[in-house]
Amino acid sequence: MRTVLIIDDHHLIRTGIKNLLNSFSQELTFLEASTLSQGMDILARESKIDLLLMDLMLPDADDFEGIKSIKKLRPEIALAVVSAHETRDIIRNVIENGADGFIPKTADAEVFKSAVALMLEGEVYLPRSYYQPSDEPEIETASNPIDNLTKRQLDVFKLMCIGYSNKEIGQQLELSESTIKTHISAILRHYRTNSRAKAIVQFQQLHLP
Amino acid sequence: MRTVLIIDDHHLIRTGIKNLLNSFSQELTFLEASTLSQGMDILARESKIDLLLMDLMLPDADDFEGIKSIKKLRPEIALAVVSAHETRDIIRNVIENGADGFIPKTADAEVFKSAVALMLEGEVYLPRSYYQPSDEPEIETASNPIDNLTKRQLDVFKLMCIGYSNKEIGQQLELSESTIKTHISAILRHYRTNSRAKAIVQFQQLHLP
DNA sequence: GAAAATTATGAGGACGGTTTTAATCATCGA
DNA sequence: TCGATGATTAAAACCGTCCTCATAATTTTC
Repeated sequence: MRTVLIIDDHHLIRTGIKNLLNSFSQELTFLEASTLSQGMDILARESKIDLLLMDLMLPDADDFEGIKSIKKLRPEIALAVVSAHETRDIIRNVIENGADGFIPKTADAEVFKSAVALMLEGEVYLPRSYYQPSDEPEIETASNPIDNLTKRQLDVFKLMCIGYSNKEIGQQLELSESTIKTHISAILRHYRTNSRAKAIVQFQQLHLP
Repeated sequence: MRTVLIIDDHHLIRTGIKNLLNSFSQELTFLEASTLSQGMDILARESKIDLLLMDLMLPDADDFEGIKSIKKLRPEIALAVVSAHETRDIIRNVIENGADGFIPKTADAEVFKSAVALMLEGEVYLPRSYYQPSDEPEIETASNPIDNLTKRQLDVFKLMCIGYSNKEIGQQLELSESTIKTHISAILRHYRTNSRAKAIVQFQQLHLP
């Protein structure tokens, strides 16, 4: 008997996953949480958990930080993110933060079952779209999301991405507006754009840590 | 025997809904579509459909326009939107565009079942949150999302929200940059802010039509 | 110790946002 | 049908913010 913990704030998703997996194996029991903190409580309390399926964008979570803190608490549990957002950057971040798999919510039943079966065996599952980038074969190599940004640039970037002006960012970080401009220029150059609006839109769905 | 058509691009949601409703009544059969156009095909073909449950933000749909066109084709079918976004403004828009109900994806099983039962009887269901605005009793009245924007303002707003500059919006819509500025000013005034970055961030998660 | 990161400034141009004014068009109620 | 009302388009003037670039001092990191 294996135990699966599902962390998702949507009741429908939780029951959807349960029913789907029940139809594939009677050997599963389920625990459910609708927030990260509920999930952490369960993880601290329940010793026997074999697989954790979690959403990104939980109401109380810092997404990638959530993955990190779970893996810190219980590194032995296989952790898969089940998410509606399946860009390569998000998937890469999910994995780099310690997850063992990524299942798109759009995955059909058979794929979903196989992926879960794999992960229960300690394997890793990533969707085809991660290995086969849609159109061009790797033009990027530099225009990545969070990585390659320095610590300070990330600080600035996060505040920019929640709509702060340069002045506001400067006040928040106790730096001069000039310094913020320097950082913003570096960030935009890094992402190969020259408008903060485009940068925000490009990376807003990542819900940065 | 009643027939329910489910339009949602997430397999998990579709099976979640089916299993949930099956546990409440054996008298239901289901049809499924993952896009609006698939759904429209089924609606044109199948005469006996009693209830339609649809997501907002379908890959090929203009959200509220989708509701309208369905109701135009088959006004007699009860239509409920099942969505993760449950602000009062969205719910109001859903209803004003012809839907008969709105079920939050976060609704728990009992609520979901009762809501569907109600709607199968020709009634209307709206979540409590629509009647009981969370905190303050109507401070707003003006800072709404999509509504109250004129058609043209919406055109401009959408392009702004995907990162376009004023110049680019003007080229896209074949209008002068001056005109775009006029519209942008009106939009920002409407949302009580004075920076496009803040407007983008505030409303990016709505996935506008 | 060299290389990279962080902080900062100033100049200059591009862009964004407000306000005012105004012409045209559609719609709706009286 | 007329007149009011609001939507749409546009321009100009004005100022603030954004963004780049060059430069440079200081600190961190390896």
